[in-house]
Amino acid sequence: MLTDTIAKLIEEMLDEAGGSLELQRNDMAARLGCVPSQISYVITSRFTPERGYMIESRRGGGGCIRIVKKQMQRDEYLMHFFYAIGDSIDERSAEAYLANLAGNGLITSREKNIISASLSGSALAEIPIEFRNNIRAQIFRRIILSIMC
Amino acid sequence: MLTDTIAKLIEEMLDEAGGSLELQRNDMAARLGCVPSQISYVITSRFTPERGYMIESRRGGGGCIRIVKKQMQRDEYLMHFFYAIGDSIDERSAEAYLANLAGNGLITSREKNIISASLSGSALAEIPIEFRNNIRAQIFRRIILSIMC
DNA sequence: TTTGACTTTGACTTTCTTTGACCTTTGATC
DNA sequence: GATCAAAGGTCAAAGAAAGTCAAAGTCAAA
Repeated sequence: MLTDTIAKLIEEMLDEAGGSLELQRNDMAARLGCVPSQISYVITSRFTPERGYMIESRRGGGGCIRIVKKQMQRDEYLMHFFYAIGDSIDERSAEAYLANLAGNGLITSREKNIISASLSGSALAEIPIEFRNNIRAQIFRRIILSIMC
Repeated sequence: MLTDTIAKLIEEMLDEAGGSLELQRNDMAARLGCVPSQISYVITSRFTPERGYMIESRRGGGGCIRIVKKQMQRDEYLMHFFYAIGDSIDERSAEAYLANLAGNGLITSREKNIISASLSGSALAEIPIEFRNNIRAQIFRRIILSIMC
């Protein structure tokens, strides 16, 4: 799939460049043989703040897209999650957050699996649908707190 | 029966692939001459977490279904817990089990804290009291399964 | 004979991807 | 400053999967 190819490429470039990177959309699209908006799509769908990336861009001649992989201090980072979770979160967002936490080494992949299990739709299946996201958020926030200590 | 045929096929493929497998639903349905939702049915009815499988999937272009089989020879001990938990458990018993798991080195103390947080009364406070122990059991069992990788 | 658990099917929904037409911003040049 | 070309941005339509759900079928047990 095109999207995956592009995403992988960008990640590699980011790693090589040490976490921060400027690319030209048209340029990249031409090299990969796709339409420029595909690059935009990949960036907005894969390099989101939720996954720990910051995006800036400049139009016009010599314009470019800047991608930065954020790293925060541990507790600051966890606090950020705590607030981001809020009092309701769906399973997909929770997974994205978890991937982020694991990617940044704040939890092990085993811990990720444990947390993922405890927030999964199937674990919470018996909770009426209209409360499920609230409970999930509640549990997730407790877990975040437990990691901070 | 169709379901059995499909299930058997998937198991074979899993074995060949060493326990982890990605398949395309439409593709498989076409090869077997059945409707795609039949594949879904087989997977949800036979490859459940209770039987030691984990399922993930992605829709859209290039989408697929990922099936992972957990080998549980290693830890019959965990199975014991799985059954002991049953479908209802109060916070104190859960804590006792956790202490036991940690004492036997099956989970780290950090993991114990995470799990404890997710099963705590305060995490589950919004769940009506009459369901709380059921949900707690449900979550706990999922977690146990997730550890058995 | 009825019931209930399990299967099979297909219509409809949701999610993700790909593409292209059109819009806005920016820097350079006159 | 006005104009223009060179970026990137936006959005909607079409396409490509997988998910959901309810109706209908099957079959064995009570």
